Amino acid sequence: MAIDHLDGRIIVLLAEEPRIGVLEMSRRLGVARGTVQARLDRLRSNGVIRGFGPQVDPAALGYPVTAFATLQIRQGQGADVRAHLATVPEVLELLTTTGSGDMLCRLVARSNADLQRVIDRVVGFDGIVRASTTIVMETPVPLRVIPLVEQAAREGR
Amino acid sequence: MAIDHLDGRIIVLLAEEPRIGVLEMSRRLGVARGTVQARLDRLRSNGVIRGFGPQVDPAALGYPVTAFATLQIRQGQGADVRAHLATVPEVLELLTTTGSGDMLCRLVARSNADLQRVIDRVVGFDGIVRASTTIVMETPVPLRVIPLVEQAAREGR
DNA sequence: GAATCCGCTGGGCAATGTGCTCAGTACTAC
DNA sequence: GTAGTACTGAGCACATTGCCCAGCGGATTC
Repeated sequence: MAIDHLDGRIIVLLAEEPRIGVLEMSRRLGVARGTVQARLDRLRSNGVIRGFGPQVDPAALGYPVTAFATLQIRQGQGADVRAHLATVPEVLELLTTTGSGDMLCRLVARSNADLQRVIDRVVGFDGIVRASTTIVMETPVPLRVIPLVEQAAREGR
Repeated sequence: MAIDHLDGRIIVLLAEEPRIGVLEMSRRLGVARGTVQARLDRLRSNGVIRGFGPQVDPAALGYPVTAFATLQIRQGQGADVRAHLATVPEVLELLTTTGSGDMLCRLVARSNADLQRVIDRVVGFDGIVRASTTIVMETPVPLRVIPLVEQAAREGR
């Protein structure tokens, strides 16, 4: 759970050149191949590295519109709402937040017009009392973890 | 930009077993190795697959608290605020949304108490007028794209 | 102080996958 | 009918992987 400096460099290197391979990493980092392998295994079993899945860009898939919907849930209907939203492909993420029965929901759509269809499908469910939506215009900082990893590595020295 | 059924299966397979390799994929999909390779190249150059970076879990890194901050920005200070927030490691994502000068900001922290420090650092900047924060409690649907890919593949047939 | 554990090194091995090339074969478009 | 495109199946040299081992230093324990 504590991150080493070497661990940090491994993660950063892996983020910059995902197809790099253990051998090449060991060369660049100046350590033995087995060391890198062992560190990687540890990071994976620790859960720090969850996986290496492909990062898919919804925009390139034809879903250029992103929005966030704040949902107000009727008491006791939480589980049903979750199950409902899990079946909607355009729901990319669902979070429950502080506040009485609130959820935050990340959506994508093919266009602003299409967003209406998606929202209708999302809120067309009994347990949802109210929904308010904000559309994302720009993404100045796309989802990232590298700076956080570097900080954790620095502190974990 | 249009996704094929085969493309979809490639992405799904890659998401389920990221370390799988082209040869094994071609065997499972029942197509030639060159085909898979060509499809992958196309998906990458199309931008559909952005990369294969490691998926790091902030919680396992020691940052188990996630929060969203809605920031109200003073007119014309947008660029400065972005630059400021980009320097904060705990800022995992920054989005500009509809509404006058609003930004949405995804944060992590070591604890609820630590969140206060992070927020202070985030809002301790001239261009930010107001900030309201909601803490994430649960994640019923973690960030996902597979259902979307499958839908796109179905429609793109 | 001695014994022990642990992580790192550096090496060696067989097996496998990769990048690349090529010729042949559908299928579509013009 | 001809060109262009996509897929197949095969071959090749090369690099990488997964796995093993012996040795070595540092920290911990008794």
